[in-house]
Amino acid sequence: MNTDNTKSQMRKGMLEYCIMLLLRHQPCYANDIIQRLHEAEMIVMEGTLYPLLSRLKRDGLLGYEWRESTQGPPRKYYVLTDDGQEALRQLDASWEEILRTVNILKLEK
Amino acid sequence: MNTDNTKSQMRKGMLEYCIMLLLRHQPCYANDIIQRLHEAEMIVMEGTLYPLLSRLKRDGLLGYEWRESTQGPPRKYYVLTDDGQEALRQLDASWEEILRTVNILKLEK
DNA sequence: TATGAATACCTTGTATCGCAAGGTACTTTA
DNA sequence: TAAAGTACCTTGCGATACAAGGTATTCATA
Repeated sequence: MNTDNTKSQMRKGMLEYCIMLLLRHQPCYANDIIQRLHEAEMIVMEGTLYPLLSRLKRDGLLGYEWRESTQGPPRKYYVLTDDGQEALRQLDASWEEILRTVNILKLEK
Repeated sequence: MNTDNTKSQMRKGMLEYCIMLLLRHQPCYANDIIQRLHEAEMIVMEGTLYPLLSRLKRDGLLGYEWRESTQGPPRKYYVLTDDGQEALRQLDASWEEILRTVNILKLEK
């Protein structure tokens, strides 16, 4: 069995939730997100993150602003929009539902 | 935003885990699984379940045996193999990891 | 006996997503 | 001025959930 693949599949969709949780309180640019997720024990690849951010932007859940860096090129800082806040609430509900399901199944028999 | 799609995405991979949890203690056939998952507040489509069961069988994580039904055609009862038990332990670990990540992110700031 | 409904299994086609690999552009440093 | 570092993005691939549609067996009933 390919455990890595299963873990990868398990995280599908979860990533979106985790990133929006991250952006709840402060704007971040890509490397911030990668690092903070890493600290939370979740590995994200650039090739995963950038398309995801673009999609959330396109869907109106995220906005961004350019900020100069003290070192290197400018950075895109993403923020949650109002629609994003609302979507996050729905994701919270979905997460609770999954949590409930797994707990029910784990406790059975 | 398409909430249904997000929920669907969130469940990718989770389904595999949930089904193996279900089969831990007793053999089930497809409709059993659909019904028991429904009771645990998770909806699964036939078109999702059958290919998934076939794949887990092909990977050696599940086995099955035919059993007569008192009513209707015979049923394929799936069971966890030893490899399946081992894989389930790894999935438990992956699940704990995701749980930890989400909790960390939810508690931040 | 024949036929229709119910049950159970499976396949195909589509959309979406994570990921590896590769690419572009700007900034700093040697 | 060239090389290294930083930041952003795209392409191609494999995997998966789902809707829709299909096959086969059993049972009830006309």
